Amino acid sequence: MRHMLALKYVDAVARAGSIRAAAEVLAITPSALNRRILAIEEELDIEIFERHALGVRLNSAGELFIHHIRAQMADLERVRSQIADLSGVRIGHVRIATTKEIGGRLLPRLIQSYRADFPGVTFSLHAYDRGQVEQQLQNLEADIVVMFQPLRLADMQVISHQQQHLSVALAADHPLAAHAELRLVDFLEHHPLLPPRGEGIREIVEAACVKKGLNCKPAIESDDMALLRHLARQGAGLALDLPLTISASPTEADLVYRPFKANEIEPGFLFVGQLYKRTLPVAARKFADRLREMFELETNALSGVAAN
Amino acid sequence: MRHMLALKYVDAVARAGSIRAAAEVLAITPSALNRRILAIEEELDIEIFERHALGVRLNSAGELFIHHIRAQMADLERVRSQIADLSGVRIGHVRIATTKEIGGRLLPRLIQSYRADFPGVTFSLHAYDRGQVEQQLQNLEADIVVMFQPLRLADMQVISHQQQHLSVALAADHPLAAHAELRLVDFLEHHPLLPPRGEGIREIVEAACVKKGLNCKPAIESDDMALLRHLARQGAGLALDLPLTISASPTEADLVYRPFKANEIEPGFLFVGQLYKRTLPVAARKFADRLREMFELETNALSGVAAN
DNA sequence: CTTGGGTGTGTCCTTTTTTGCAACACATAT
DNA sequence: ATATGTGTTGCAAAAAAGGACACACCCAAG
Repeated sequence: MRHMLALKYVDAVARAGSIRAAAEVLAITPSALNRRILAIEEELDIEIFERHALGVRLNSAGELFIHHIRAQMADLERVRSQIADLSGVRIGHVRIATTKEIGGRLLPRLIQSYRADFPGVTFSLHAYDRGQVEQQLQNLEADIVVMFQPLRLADMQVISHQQQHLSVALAADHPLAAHAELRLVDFLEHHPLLPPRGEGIREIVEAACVKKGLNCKPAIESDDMALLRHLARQGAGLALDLPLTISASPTEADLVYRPFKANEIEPGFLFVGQLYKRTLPVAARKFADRLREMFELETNALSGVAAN
Repeated sequence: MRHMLALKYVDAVARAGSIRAAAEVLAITPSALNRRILAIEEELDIEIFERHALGVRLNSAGELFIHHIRAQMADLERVRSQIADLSGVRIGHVRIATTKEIGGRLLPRLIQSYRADFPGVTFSLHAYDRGQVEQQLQNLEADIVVMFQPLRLADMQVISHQQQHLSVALAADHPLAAHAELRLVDFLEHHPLLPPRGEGIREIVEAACVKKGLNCKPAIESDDMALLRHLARQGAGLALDLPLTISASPTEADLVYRPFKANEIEPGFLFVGQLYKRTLPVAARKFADRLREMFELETNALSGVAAN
């Protein structure tokens, strides 16, 4: 991409926060970079950066402009993938941002299945906290987000959504495993293993506790869901997770899932989305289609069970 | 715009149909232009043009790419206008494409009123035939279209639409002016003045004639609606036009409008639209808002009349 | 079939633009 | 005050783009 190289420079400076730092990243001298920034500003007759003693910060005009730049770059990728697709080969890169509850289980299988059909498509998969996930989408650094308990849904377009009732994950030989469903008080009194405040699962539990006047004090708190599940498997306590149908893994036969008693805890909201009005690259779009199909299938299966 | 100059070159070549012709337009030598085109193709690793003995034609990949380029350019204009708008001054350029029935009467007043509020906004206003209007929109060479009897509505997003019953325009002292409404046969037998086939008004009349088994032979045929109205004013025959409420002009007191008898002729479809999913520059968007408001006002007024 | 005018493209050389290096002016934090 | 960071600016070198011309090619008319 030799053209719109100027735009890349602006983007790099905006990210780095200073011209010198960006120059290092771009492997050119600060003076050259500075002159290009000045040239662009003069050319557009618009000031983009606020010069500060400790670097540069985007102007309000610059905010609009950088958004345009990133949209342009993402759109070029989309065009490239479309062109590749019309020659028969599906190629491209799908960037997925998720919250921590999602990552390890649902997506890998789906990605593997997709890559079996289209080996030319590569994936990047990153977990952030809820606010950052939405920001990734808006900065066009992610094509698709899969998140639990979205915060604002601003500028997001829903691909698929589903209510999710939290289940308790506990060791198969745990005394409480004998019960078909658990009460919230039992969960809280048997060493609850919870993610930190701010994460979707934790907030749902907190809300339920407030509603019932209970005190939520996790025995172990970690932002690593896999770690919490592992502890649960060892009998260290009770973890929480999205329902079995979504996140079951054959390697965890010693871990069982039990629902809460009805209405004791509010269901959560599992959300798959993209940026509003954005046209995704073909690979991302097709993958999003599969994701949606999978959720629809599961929803139908669940409603079928409910009907019985 | 020094950056994305390469893209402008590609666009110019695509328009001109040959590198040499485009080079002339761009005021550079063909060899230089050729090298840039080759460089871009190599850089993208995509062939964009089919080399032909009598010039170049866009590849199917090139079709996608040129679309991307034009979208980029239009989007940059949008960003510029947004930035100008946040500094308080509304500035920009609104490009309107219409069919010939529209041009001379409805829009000038609205544009004048808009420019009275925002003198920094300039307008360009061009009339095409129906197919070309839609193409102007798709090529991003027009921001807003106002057209009568749209053909395909492909990739178009409706801003406003309205049914329009055709009226006969005739001299105030014409014998038929005594009638409150006219019959189709009377119209056809008193020197009909019509636009050529392919235009919306003509096609409506033709359809009505086929339905009634009548023969439509215009006394005078012209693609200049103002000319036809002028002839009608002189008593040369009967012209057709959109209803009085839309196109009346105080300078034409000697021209009166009479509707057809009910159900003798199908109503037409007046359409105001933009490109699907496109975000317009602020000036264009605000003008489109006014256009829509004006139509809504008129629709309400008409329904009020009908209710009486 | 030949010819003429059109095309895209390669090569040499000139001109313009961009870059790297070093120095400067300035603001902030220690 | 000093030290360290910032953006910015000459000046010379390097790189890229442009112009002029020639070549090979194809198509249509003569």
